[in-house]
Amino acid sequence: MERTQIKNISNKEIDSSFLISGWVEKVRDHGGVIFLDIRDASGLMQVVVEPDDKDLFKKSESIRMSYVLEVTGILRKRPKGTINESLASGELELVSKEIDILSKSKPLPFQLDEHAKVGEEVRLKYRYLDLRRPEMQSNLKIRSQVNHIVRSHLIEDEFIEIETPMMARATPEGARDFLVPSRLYNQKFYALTQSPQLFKQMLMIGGFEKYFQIVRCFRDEDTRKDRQPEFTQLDIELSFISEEEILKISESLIKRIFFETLNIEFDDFQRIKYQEAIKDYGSDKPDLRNPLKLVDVKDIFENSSFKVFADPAKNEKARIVALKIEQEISRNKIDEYTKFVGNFGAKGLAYIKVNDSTDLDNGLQSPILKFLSKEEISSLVERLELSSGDTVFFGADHRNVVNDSMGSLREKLGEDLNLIDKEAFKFGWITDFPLFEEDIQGNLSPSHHPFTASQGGLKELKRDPANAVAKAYDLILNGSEIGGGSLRINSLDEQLEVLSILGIDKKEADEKFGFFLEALSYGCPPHGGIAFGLDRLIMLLCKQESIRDVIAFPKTQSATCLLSDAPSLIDQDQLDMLSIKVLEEDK
RNA sequence: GGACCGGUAGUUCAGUUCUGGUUAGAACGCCGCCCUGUCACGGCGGAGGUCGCGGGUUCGAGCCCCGUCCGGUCCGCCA
Repeated sequence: MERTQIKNISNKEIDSSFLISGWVEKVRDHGGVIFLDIRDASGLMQVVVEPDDKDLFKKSESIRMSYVLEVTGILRKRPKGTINESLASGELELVSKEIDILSKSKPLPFQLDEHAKVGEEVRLKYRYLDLRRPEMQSNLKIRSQVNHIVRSHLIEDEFIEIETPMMARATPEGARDFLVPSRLYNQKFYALTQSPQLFKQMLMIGGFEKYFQIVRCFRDEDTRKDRQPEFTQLDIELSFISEEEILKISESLIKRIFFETLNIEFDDFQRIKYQEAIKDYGSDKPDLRNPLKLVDVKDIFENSSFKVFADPAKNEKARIVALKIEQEISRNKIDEYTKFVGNFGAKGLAYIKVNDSTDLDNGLQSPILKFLSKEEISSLVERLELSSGDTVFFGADHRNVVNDSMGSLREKLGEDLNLIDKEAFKFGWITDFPLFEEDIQGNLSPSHHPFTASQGGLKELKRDPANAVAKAYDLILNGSEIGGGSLRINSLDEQLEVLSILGIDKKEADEKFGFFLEALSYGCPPHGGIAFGLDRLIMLLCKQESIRDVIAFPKTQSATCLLSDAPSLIDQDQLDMLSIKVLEEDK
């Protein structure tokens, strides 16, 4: 008899015979009758073992959880009063006639049922067991569905899926590379690609006008809950295209993914210029579900006698913001938040509690009140529209410190005070990024990557690189950056100029990516694209806290695989073949 | 590179500080017996612990101190 998947057993076929196979999820042995819950990839079915067949019954008494069985039996309706409403097959059961034990199982190291909490360490060590849990099955099914939607959507739109090398040459800039030693050329190494950036640009030069790829990327940087050393991008690039068109194409793809997986429809995504995002949220990837906004108050303190505010008020690279909470915050909590902003370089966290907004002389409470003038206080009350019960936090420092610390505090308060609708998906496009980022020392580095075109072109780039605006954009969702892209430089002169601003002269540029610079000089179409972090997107889609829950075999925070114990030591023979000598220990 | 939280039975945890003290507990799981309609079945009984590891303090350490490893969250980093 052929196997039938559990989901395909329907009411219509009562009294006929079926063969099902799967894992024993639960055994309920009542002495005189035994129930076995059998699960396959498609569903769950209750198998009944009745006592009339003595041999079968005896055999069944030895069956334990997680045994793999093949059961032949007659399908019947469950007796009245024994129907399980919470089960798809809850009105049915299979009365066993024959049971084959295909594989026994030791007791599992942890319970798979939804009621048992299990630590991630054990789950990762026995990932193959963890993957049997319905939640993991569902996450990876959705992931497969998303891949499928991406491919159909883009191929219907005449995109071409092209694979690019994973073993490439190391390039300067960007993240640390994972290196692959070359056996044939000792002393030489490949680098695993951090992204197919240059290859996809050369595909445009190669005449493919619409490219995409679902591609693994590698970056040797420390992990986070939404970052691990190998991750998957949906990479897209088009020629003869405008920023507007790329945003439209991306948006329709993302909307289709959410519609076909979760049946949710969205209005057009909100667009926010980078400078606006920083001004309102202190972040270029704000969680738009969070209603809190930063308010600039620098001008109020220009002539202040309070040094902590007065100094930044006079410094053009500094920023002073207020963050108003319409709630009272306890001293304990304020201390916690003070420590929290300290992580981002803030030297303290000034606050004012508004006990009675009608009495500015006695109704406010704060250690900084004695330093503030009446005019300053009433300006604050007016600008922040303070009312009784409010708490206001202040950040005053170099603008980077203020943006990082107060932006993060905004997110944390949103979480702590339950201001965020966990069910909602809030997308946004962040546009008009600066071409370069300036650190506190004033050094420039690419804010996207060094192949990004600027809005002002070569002239403006030469005149004022620090303020050049890029043709670059990010897609954000619920506080995560889930995609980012740009229009690319398609002229050799502009490309060389950007590299030189970054401190890479012509000689080094030729040495490190001369191949690409040469490609630019043989008729390069205007082009641009975007890359989405698929792991992150799917994590959010599946309402998971970590990308590890949407990756079948993820790495830990310290970049190891607990299942296979990678990375591992290598035999001397293998090292010799690669002409590699391993130093005894870290210096 | 740094900060913080955690590591006690197969699993999830309590016990750990203020206050070190005879035999380290619970629940689930596991094993045995009983049970003919359960579905997180039920009842009775039982087994199960290098308290992450190493060192120190002490008459005595799961508990205090130092170091270290592992897991997690974050800062730096991630063009």
